[in-house]
Amino acid sequence: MTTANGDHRDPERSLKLLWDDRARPPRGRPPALTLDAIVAAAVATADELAGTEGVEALTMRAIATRLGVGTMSLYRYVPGKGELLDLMLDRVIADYEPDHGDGERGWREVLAAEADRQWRLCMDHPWYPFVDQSRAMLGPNSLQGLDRILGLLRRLGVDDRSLMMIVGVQSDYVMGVARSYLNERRAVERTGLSAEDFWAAQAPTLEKAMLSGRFPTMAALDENTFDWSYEQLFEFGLNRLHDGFASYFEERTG
Amino acid sequence: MTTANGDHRDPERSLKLLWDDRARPPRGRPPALTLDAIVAAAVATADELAGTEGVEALTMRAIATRLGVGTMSLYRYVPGKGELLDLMLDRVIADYEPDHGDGERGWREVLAAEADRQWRLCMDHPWYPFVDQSRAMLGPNSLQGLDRILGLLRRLGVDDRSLMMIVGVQSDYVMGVARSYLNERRAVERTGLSAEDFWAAQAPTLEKAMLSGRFPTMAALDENTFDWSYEQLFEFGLNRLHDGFASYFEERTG
DNA sequence: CCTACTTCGCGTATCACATACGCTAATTCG
DNA sequence: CGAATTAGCGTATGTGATACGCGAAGTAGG
Repeated sequence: MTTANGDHRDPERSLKLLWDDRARPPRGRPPALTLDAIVAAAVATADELAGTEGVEALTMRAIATRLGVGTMSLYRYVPGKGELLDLMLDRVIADYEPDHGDGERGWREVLAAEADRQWRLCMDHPWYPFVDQSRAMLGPNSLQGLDRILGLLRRLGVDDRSLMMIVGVQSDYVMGVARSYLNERRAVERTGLSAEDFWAAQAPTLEKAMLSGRFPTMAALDENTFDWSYEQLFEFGLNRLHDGFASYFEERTG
Repeated sequence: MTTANGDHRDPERSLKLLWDDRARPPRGRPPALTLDAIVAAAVATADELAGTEGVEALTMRAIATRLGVGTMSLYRYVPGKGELLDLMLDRVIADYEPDHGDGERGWREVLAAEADRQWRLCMDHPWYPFVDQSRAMLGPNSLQGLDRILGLLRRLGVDDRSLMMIVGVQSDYVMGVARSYLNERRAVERTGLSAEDFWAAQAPTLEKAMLSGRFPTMAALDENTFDWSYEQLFEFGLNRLHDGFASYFEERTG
């Protein structure tokens, strides 16, 4: 059925691969690969390709080639590309345990560490925030991380539901900015034009637009209105968000 | 070169299509279609398919079929799928002018109206937040919206750069939550399992995990920890963010 | 009205992918 | 060693995007 880009993932099968300890049967030809090796190769391949081409550049063939095996051999270990993506998600999280220190830190540091962890994850694995995570968050590694953060935040005395929403909100924020950034970076690679070059190339079109009088505010903006990096944007927004959490906590705990 | 999923978009050509008023040459066979009709058909098709299948279900063939023409006819009007996606982005924005009222509203209402606009856009066009917008924000319609918001916020007396970052942060936040939500909705459609069904199906695996002692906090969470909808999450996070903006404005303007 | 010219519609071909099927190879057990 | 079992993977199928080029449908001029 072709199933395309890894959509149509079967949660059941993914789960089984994620949690089950697979023992190899005593009979028959021994496997030349392991699931872990395949996942590792997939991650490595995606890391290389996604920065320039996007996730859709990750093909089963590319993974197989990297491993020196035939494409179809992969299907002995993984039901399909979608499940492989699920495995990649959980795998990659394991490498980024946040530095929550000795447990003495305040909520702000805990959340900042978590945000930083996710941000670095996205930067190092530029395909990560583009993969559907809707039902992939159940691997042992992701559960571990969630468990830790909630444990640390719970001391605040705020209800669990609020805490969970806070973690969710922050996560979606981080991924949102990361995606914008990565899209931008990718566009630079692809077109060979830096952001500056790009705007310069648009200059004629934009000049005309500005002179048209249809965009009075845009035409009057400060010189430095666009002088920021995505890292700065990320930090800025994260601080605002945390300030907002602070107000919320104050209200709730006095 | 196959170029796949609409990546590799050529900014030059997209721009030209976005801004240029195309006049039809006096000679030769008259076109049976218009660019606008194609974009409209593409949007309609995507709207139908993306809720269930995702953006990648939008194929040139599907668009052509809807229009009753051959697939290759589309390429007389559009250089490629990528450029068509750019056109779709700008097109769809035009329908969602935010209700900024009479210009008497405060910044909070202005930003909330903008967030609401983006949110509805994503809900109505479930492919929207999944399309790379890195360099597509230059259509006349998007420029218009940005111009308006900045115009309204500018009265705060905060520097333009901060305003731009605030708009950017909020936008990435909205898109981040929208994506999570849409991924979740899609997973429900695809698997036929509601979120509840899904977790129920995981119950055995999760039980075991919880009993393992590796996830002490998760095991002790309140019953209602997950009792929220994405709409609620969206509002919640937006309010926190705005509270954070408020602190920032206070600091800056006294 | 006919002809040369221009632009359009789109069939056909090519190439990339995911993946089903089934054959052959490699091992272990008896 | 032969039967049983499992792995590796070539080949075929179906779907996408899109290059190429031909024949059709109009127009300007005579």
